[in-house]
Amino acid sequence: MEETGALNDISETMQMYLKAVHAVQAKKGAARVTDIAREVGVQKASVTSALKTLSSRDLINYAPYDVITLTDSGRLVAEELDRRYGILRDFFETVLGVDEETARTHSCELEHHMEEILYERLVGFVEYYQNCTTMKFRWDPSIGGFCHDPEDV
Amino acid sequence: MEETGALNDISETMQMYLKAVHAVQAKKGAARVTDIAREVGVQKASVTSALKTLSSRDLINYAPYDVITLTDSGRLVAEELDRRYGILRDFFETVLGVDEETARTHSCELEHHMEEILYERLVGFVEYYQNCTTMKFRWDPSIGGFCHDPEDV
DNA sequence: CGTTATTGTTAGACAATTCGAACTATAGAT
DNA sequence: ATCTATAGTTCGAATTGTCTAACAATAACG
Repeated sequence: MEETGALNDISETMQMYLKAVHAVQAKKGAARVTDIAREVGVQKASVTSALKTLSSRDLINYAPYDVITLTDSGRLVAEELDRRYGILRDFFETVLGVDEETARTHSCELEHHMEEILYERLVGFVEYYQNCTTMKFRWDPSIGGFCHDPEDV
Repeated sequence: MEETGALNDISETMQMYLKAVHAVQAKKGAARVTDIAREVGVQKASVTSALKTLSSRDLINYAPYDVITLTDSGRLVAEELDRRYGILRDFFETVLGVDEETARTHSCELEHHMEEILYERLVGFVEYYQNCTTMKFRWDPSIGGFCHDPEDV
């Protein structure tokens, strides 16, 4: 068991840093301490400390004063987190119909606690939900409850 | 804002202890350190330490060597957690169709990170889902995906 | 080249949570 | 009443993650 990607022995905090590196790297090509600090919302000293931990676990390539990148396993973890984040947002927005901000915040929190089985089920559910036009029911703000989409047949 | 029940400034850890006290109290009438330790899965020393914290926040009634009970606000928090836990389990079991163990584990983890808005939406969704017989679709293990319940009309 | 501004690191402190080991209270049996 | 088993507490110590303040490296400009 446990070949998922080894999220299990990476603390939630370290997962956050990995995601931040990944995000900054995607945006700017390379990550610097300052970017990560802004992204995560901590002081630069905390970033340096976290980077050492991540580096010792071979999740990022780090050398003092140098540019920061993810290792292959680091990227794997970040991508896995992004997947979880994505399905949660999908579910919150399209199925539960909450506003984007709420969806984003909660996805960020919950992604760390979602195992593969749940991810898969959620993917299946959301896909099925989105494809089946005859059974569309969604949150209706005017009545404050779920009901069939009036646009359905 | 934030009149929900003040889960916000109670750490996840302390929330766990509150739930444990609540559970033991429900089962046995009163809670002892040993029970809580078993329930939470920590050493007794950790429990004593946690109880002091909770007591200082007026969430439990605690005196050394004495029986432990929840205060009114402590009970409120515990009940709120139980509500969140309940709807998560409902959702995981009846909608996503995962096994009981998985549902229990995840509900326990996620309950701490679920805000009121999400709780309400989930309640609405699950109720609607369970009541609408014409649109029942659920996880089918044999095909490994969601599909309409064959027992439906 | 040098001086300065920015960026990154180190060191030390603190809060939360846990543990194990040693100690103390309490309760039950004789 | 006393003695022992169980239950509960106290006391360091370790871990994780955060901060601030002081220091060091790099880069940028003239």
